[in-house]
Parts: sequence; C-alpha cells; structure tokens
Amino acid sequence: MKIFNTLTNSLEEFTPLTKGVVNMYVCGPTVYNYAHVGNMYPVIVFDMVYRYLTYRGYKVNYASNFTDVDDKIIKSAIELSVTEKEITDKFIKAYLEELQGLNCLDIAYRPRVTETMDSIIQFISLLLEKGYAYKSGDNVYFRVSKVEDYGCLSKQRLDALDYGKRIEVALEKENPYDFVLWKKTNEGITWETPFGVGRPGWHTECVVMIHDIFKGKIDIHGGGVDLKFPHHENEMAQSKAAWAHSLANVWMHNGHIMIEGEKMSKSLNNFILAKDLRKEYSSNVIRLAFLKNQYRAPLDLTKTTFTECVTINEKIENALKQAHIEIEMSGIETGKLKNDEKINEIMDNDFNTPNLITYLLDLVKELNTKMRNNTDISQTYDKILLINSILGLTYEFKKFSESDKEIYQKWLKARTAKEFIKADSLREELVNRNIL
RNA sequence: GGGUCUAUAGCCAAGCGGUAAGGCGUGGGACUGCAACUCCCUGAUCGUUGGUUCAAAUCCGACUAGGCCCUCCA
Repeated sequence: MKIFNTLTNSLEEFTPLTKGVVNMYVCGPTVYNYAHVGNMYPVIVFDMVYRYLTYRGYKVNYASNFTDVDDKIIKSAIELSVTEKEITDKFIKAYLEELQGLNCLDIAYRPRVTETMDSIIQFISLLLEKGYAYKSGDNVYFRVSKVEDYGCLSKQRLDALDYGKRIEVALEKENPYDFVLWKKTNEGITWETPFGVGRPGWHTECVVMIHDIFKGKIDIHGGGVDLKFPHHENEMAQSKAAWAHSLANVWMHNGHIMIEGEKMSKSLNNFILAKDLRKEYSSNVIRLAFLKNQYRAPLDLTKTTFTECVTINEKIENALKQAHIEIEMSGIETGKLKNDEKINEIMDNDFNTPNLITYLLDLVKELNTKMRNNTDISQTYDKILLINSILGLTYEFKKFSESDKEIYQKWLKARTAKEFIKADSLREELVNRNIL
C-alpha cells in the first residue's frame, strides 16, 4: 500500500510501526461555531482512510481532538455572558451530530484540551527543563532555533519566511519564528501553573494528546493543508525537542475546498455550513461529491458537482434496489465476499477514490446487465457492498415479508398474462409497501 | 514579496516516459402494455513556450493563471 507522505513529498510504501496496527491522529475542530464544509473535508477523507485500513485488516486506533480552549471561544463566552464550557459543549454536540449525519464511523479517542491540561503543563515544564522553551515577558515560548531541521515538513526555510511584513513581531521573542507555549492572561478561562496564570498556546495540545494516548510515535498524522505550517511543523518540532522523534511516520494533508470556483472566506460570505448542506443533500451525495476528487487536490464544490452526484447516487440505488428484490425473492446468499483484488489495487495507490467510484459504476453497469440476462449477480453485488462500506455509502432496503413476496409474484404473473389493470394495482401496492 | 502545490474535452476527473479511463451533460439508437429503471453509440493531443529522449500529458527550465502557507479564518 502506498501513501503520499508530505514529509518526504513522495509516494511511500506504508509499513505500520507495529504489525497489523495503525495509530492515526487527525486534527479536529475548534468548537466555537457550527462546522462548515471545510471542516467536513478532512472528516470524510480520514473516515474513508479509517474504513479502508480496517477493510485491509488493520486494527486502527483513530484519535481526533476538540480544541475547546481558544481565543475565539473565550471571546464568544464573554460576549454571550456564558461559560466557555457551555459554548464548547453545544458545538461539540452539533459537530458529532454532523458526523453521524454524514455516516462517519465512531472513533476510539476524542480528547479535549480542557481534559488534557495536566499533561500540557507537564509538557511545557519538560521543554523548559530541556532548554527548548524560555520565559520572556509573561509568556513561555518555544525556541525554534534549537530544532535543527525546523521547516522540514512544510519545506519552509526560516530565512525565507518574511515575518514582520504583515504582523508586528512580539519584541520579547528571541526569534520571530518562536511560538507561544503558554500565554499569560486574566481573561476568560485560565489555569495556574509554575510559569504563571494563563492558557496554553495552540500548537501544543495535539503533541501532548498524541503522547497521552499512544505513548510514542504514531503511524499517520492527518489534517488539512492549511495546518501544515505552522501547526504541524510546530507539533513535530516540539516532539523532537521532548522525545527526539518526529511524532508521526506519515503526514497526510487533504486539499482546500472552494465554492463555485472561489475560495471560501468570510469576506466573500460564501461559507456553507455542514448542517445546511445536509438539508439539501443526502450523506451519500455529499460523500460522493467529496470523494470523487483525489483528497490531495483542491476540491471545488459547485451546484453542478452535487447535481451530478445526485444522478450517480440514484443510479447506484436503482441497481441495488432491483438486485435486492432478486435477492429477497430467490434467497441468494450475499455478503460473503471480504476482499477484492481490484479494490485493493486501486486504493493501495494513495486512496484513489475517484478510480474506486469509476470501478463502482462499472460494477453497477455489470449488475444491471446481469439482471437483464438473468445470470448470477452475487459476486458483483458483493463487490458493490464492499466498495460502499469503504466509501461510507449506505442504501437500505426493506426485508420482505411473506405477503410482500406473494404480491410481487402476483404482479409478475399478471404482467406475463397481460392483465394490465390488475398488474397496475398490484404495482401500486408494491410501491406503497416501499418495495418498488 | 518569499515558500509550496496545481493546470487534461462544455463541466467533473483518472493517467505519472511508449501515441488520452470513467462520470455528468449533449446528440443519436435499443428495450418497453404504460411509468420508472436499464443498455449501446457519440467528443479532447493534455495552460503557453523552450529543452532532454528513439519516444512526453507524463522528466527539466521559463512564462501565464490559480490554490495553500507566511496573518484570525479549515
């Protein structure tokens, strides 16, 4: 299996650190608002990765955090005169509902910053002890210059970063690229520590959570490209400082989302909330729209994209519905297939979901042709089920009762006998019973 | 301005050195008691321009356009 590793900028053969086990971490949302489609892209991409790795027989330990301490949350709490927790609880709940609505699988760990504070404080102390962090003014900063290959993930060279051009550099930093580990403040929620009362910077939480959960280097670290620098770069630097390893073997980044050819931004006011999108389209349609694009490429969401996916989804659904009738009526055994070489071949190439969807549509065509020719459909049907489980597409059909079967038989009979009035009323009954 | 990634038919999108998969749409046709569904056929020389090679959409350079990061936004 090959995965594109941002760290080396190349397609690499994937070998987990422990045979048969994959430890994976994906940066989660800051919960101060409802999730938008930009938040959903990594969620769906890595849900697919999770599903595929599991299908391939790996035991996947998947973790993703909630950032529930943040300036935006504090600001919002003060404005609304509520506690930070009230805000974050509300949006965490909403976020989890979105995931469920998008048919994402549950994952093993969802740590929160507020529940990780002890470890974060210990971690910063460790960095101070080791000389990778320093106090200056009232804050604690990370000493970037002490990490030799800082910039290796994002391919940034420190001398090329034009800091100070757009934002005033804090004078108390030794080096403009140093970032805050602990920020002194009295505003909003705070914690008392040996290095002052305040709250943590935003690059430390992920490293600490990964260490808390996995106790060492993990296999895959994921997130959107926008997080590559400085967030992921800084995570890696801190990990090297504290434990002398690069935190993750493989770094995966999904592309950015655009709306109708334009970047999604506050100024253009073209944000699409996940909950609004779901009012208009089913989870199948949304997942198809996201996954018909290679995850690393930017994804332009347009009305046309969704319309096309509605058509594709109906095509799949129609074929499966017909097949389901045949299966119910004949009692063919299905669901026995656990592996398909062609799926593996396609997906082992850096999760090539566009090609997997092509394969899926080939199989749908094959299924239709087989049903027309009255040949055995079980193999084809099973392959489609496998693909659906990897892409996270769901189609549910009614289990037939004895009377359902009876009416269906009668309908077929009436048609053959050209008793069309009778046939039509039976058809109507079948439609009412949600069979046709 | 610096770094980095990308550029394939009307639209979406594979391919990653040996003369362009697929989907949507369009236009034909087939099947059909009527519906619905389904099936077949139908299109591009790969942003522009140099170069490497027997051979390039695929490698290298330049140019153009766009995304992302350097700044709160994912």
